[in-house]
Amino acid sequence: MADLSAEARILAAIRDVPHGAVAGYGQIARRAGLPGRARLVARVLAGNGDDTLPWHRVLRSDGRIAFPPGSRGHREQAARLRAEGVQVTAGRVRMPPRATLDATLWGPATALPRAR
DNA sequence: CTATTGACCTTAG
DNA sequence: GCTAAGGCCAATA
Repeated sequence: MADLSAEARILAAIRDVPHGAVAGYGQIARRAGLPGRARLVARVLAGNGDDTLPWHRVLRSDGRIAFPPGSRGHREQAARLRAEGVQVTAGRVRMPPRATLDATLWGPATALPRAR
C-alpha cells in the first residue's frame, strides 16, 4: 500500500470521513500516514477538482473554516456542512469541548475506535 | 541554489 | 475569547 502517492492516500482519508462529521488537516494527514503534512493536504484540496470528494468536511484545528470569512469557498463550505446537519456559526463549526481538538473531532456522537 | 508563499499547527501572552 | 510568533513541509519563482 505504500506504493500509493501521498495525494492518493490523502484523498482516501478524506473520503473515509463519515457524513455529518468533520476533521482537521493535521488529523487527515496523520490518518493518511503523513504526520506533519497538514499543508500538503491543503495543497491537494486546493487543486482537487473532484466533486465526489467531501472536502467541505475538512477544517482547521480550531474547527474553523480554512477559507477567509466572506470568501466564496467559505460560504460554500459552510452551506454544505449545514446541509449535512453540522451546525456552523460565525465561520466555525460547533465542536464538543475537548483538548487540542485535533484528537477529538470526528463522529457527531461517537468517536471512532482508533489507536492514538 | 535561495527566497517566497500557502484551504496549516502549536504554544505563549 | 483573540492575537502574535515560531515551526514544518512542499511547491513555485
